Amino acid sequence: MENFTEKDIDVFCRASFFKGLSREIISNLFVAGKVVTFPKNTFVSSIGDNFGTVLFVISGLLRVSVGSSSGRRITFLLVKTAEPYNLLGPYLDPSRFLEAQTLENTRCLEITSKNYLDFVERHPIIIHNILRWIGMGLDCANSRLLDLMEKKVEDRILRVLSTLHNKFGSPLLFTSQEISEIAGTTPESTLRTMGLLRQMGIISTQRGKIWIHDSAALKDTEFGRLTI
Amino acid sequence: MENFTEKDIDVFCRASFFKGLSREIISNLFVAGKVVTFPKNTFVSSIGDNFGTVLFVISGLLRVSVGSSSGRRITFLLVKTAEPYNLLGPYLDPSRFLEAQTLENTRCLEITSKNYLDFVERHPIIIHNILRWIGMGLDCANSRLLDLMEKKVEDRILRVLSTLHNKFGSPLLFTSQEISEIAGTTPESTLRTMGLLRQMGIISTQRGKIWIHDSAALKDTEFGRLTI
DNA sequence: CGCGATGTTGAGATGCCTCAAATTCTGTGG
DNA sequence: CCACAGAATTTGAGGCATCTCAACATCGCG
Repeated sequence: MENFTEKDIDVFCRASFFKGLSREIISNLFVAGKVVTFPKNTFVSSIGDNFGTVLFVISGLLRVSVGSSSGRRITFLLVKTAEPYNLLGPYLDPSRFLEAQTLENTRCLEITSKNYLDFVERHPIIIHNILRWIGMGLDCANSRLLDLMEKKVEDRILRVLSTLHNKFGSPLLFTSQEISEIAGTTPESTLRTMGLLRQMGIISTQRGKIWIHDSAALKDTEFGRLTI
Repeated sequence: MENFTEKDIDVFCRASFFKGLSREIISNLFVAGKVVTFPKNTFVSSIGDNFGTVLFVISGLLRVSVGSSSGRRITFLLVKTAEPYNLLGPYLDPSRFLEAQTLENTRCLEITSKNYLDFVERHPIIIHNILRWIGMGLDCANSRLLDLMEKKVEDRILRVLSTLHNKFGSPLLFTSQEISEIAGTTPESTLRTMGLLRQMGIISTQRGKIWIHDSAALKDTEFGRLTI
């Protein structure tokens, strides 16, 4: 069985999700769960497997998506260090339709449904963090709806690049495939747009890598914040 | 100042949102708030007004939407009797971008941010209801993203009609304008599709009214549940 | 009765997907 | 170290779904 270090706790303490929580509470969270490592490209949960466990990524990256009947995949969420996955799972009918896959080797803190419910009961302060997080997720989903309904592909790709830049810095380690699954378009359209941006000197690219030079040029014009 | 009746409480007791809560708790909720009536077409909250109040619709109907710069409007949510609006508002940075408007004369139970937070603290059991509701909202938003990304307009309109039928029965009292603002399309496309459905005998229409005869024909094929 | 909102239908414009072919990169195994 | 397979990128051309615009019919309300 793997173990966690004080350093892992430090990282969580500084993270946005855990804002306002004491170090003691966060330690207790680690105690309530166990650390698991998934190799790259593992499916952490699949559709219909009644996944009720809550995960916190310690290192690595998790992609939450859904594969549709037409063979297309849509990415809802990218979960990075110190971010939670399936926060609401233990409270919901577990027949949800998302799947989660690791994009790198990923260490997670895994907490069973029961332990999670107990933990929340014993530390109700964390409810504020949960509700804040979910609220942001909801706003993000609504923003994406707005974008899909009324923005053109180029604008959406711009937004996605800007958002990913905020979250992951530069360079971005994503292929056009992955960008397009977030923006809701095809790899071809993504590459065409990125070609233009390259000509304008706003970004430069290499296979699987995107450097953003002029992040201001990607800035969103409309209200509504994406999180991804 | 308006008042509530035992009958109002009864209605809430039977509603989906309040499942598992005792009559006493629901009574307390009424005591913590006050009853307000808004005339038809009133803006209950507008963009940028830092609306932190929580509402429960007692009778009438609320439309939660956002108007974009291009003059188009997109409907996120329809709130009917015994459903909540702005459940997360008191927990979030209040600069959200939604607006809520009454579609009929609407009586609401209005609870200030402070009273709401107190109430949740004193009756933590309601947290389960809140999380369940928000979770469904999140799943619904994700389903709509999926639909927008890969379904054609006709399918989306079908889905919207089916969903509205589940929620409001028949006939539906909506114009093509309102349907299109939910489905993410134009009134023209909506009317063309409804014209086809009419020819097939699945629905019949009158100005502002839609009767659904064959609800099975509208049934969704894919996973993922809409709520609206 | 007339005005504004809604419904109806058509034709044209267009953004984007789809398909296809060629090129470049990366990692793997001989 | 090289050859090769597979994946990612690049670019072009064609087609299609849907929006847009426009004209007209209809309904309901004051």
